[in-house]
Amino acid sequence: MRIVVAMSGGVDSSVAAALLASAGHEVIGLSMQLYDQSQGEIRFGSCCTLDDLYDARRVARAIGIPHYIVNFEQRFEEHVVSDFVREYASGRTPIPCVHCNGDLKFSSLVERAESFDAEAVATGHYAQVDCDPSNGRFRLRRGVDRTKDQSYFLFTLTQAQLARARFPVGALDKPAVREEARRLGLAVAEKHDSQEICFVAAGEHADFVGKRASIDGGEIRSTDGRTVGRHGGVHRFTIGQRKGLGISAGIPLYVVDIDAAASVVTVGPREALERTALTASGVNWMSGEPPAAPVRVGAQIRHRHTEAPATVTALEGRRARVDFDRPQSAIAPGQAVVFYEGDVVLGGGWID
RNA sequence: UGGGGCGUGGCCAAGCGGUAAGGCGCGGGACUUUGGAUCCCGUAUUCGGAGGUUCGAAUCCUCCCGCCCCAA
Repeated sequence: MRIVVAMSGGVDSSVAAALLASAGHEVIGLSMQLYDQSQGEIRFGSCCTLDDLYDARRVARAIGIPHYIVNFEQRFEEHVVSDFVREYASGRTPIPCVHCNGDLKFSSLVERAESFDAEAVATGHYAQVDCDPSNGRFRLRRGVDRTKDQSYFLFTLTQAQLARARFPVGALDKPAVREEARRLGLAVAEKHDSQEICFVAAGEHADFVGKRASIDGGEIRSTDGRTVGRHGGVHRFTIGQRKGLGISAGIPLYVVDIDAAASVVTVGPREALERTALTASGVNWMSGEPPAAPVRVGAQIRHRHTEAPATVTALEGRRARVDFDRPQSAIAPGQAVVFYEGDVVLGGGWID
């Protein structure tokens, strides 16, 4: 089978490519160039940098597969970066990785795969896909290594995309992946795991957004309505944030609410972050259609959040309501809520 | 030179005779393909200064220094 592998230059996608190649598949490595790096002054984070592209190329050569770099600068800007800025400017907390996966890797990259006559697209995600024998539909499942599981970031995938998706490292745990990389002598075997947002340097989100959108400062109020300080723009905050408030109140204060229209940030004690329900929009049901009745699920409201028991009800217009059994802390609009039944992803959406 | 209040770590600040809370900030760590996300640890041998009372004082007394407010 001819398979296109999205190679980021990291260990996971490198091993994914190697595994497929050694399994006898005809593998083609593709790396996405996401931003113009001709001006070295622009400091980006830890993913898809020029060095990463070189790493991907070296790995491809090492395992003997062709490697191409596709220019997705414009698509990246349109689908990922602009959304990131727009979300922060409207007081929400974006999660760019989901857009990068859904709108680039499994959309644009699939188009390229077709031009290569490839039947499948593989990535280095820790997730699994299989076919539900009861109805013939494809299922997305958590990766075997629960500590590295990335199924949360893939909730937007459609049946058509799942049908072509391959996650070679999803059945392995991280140590096994590194071991495989060492065994193959890949130069990226000991490379650090990527972290933080790839296109913004650590701790510079606010500046990044501030340069692309004019956002006014405003008042910081306590939950009882008192004005307790001022802030430099709603894009500097996220629900549940404790640091950076600069307010001393005797007890730790967290951002409880963000009103972008009024430019008001409300802070309160930790307990004020608790919520038992949420609604989500742009919901994608992996099976292709929403469940007819409320479903008992494990709902995950952020990466690194332990799924919590809840009941999901599909609503009109690709929306859904989630009622948790117990209150959850810091449910942030803009983040994704993903529904699990066991290790199977039933669907997910964007928190309102 | 009438009256009143206050001076606690870089900042906000509790304590009001029993041997320095807490928060902010900062430093470090854990976690990590979202979040200036969260979490954990550390951060004043000392309370404006000098005496005194006391077994024992940041806490009581005296004086000094420095702020602030009201009234002239």
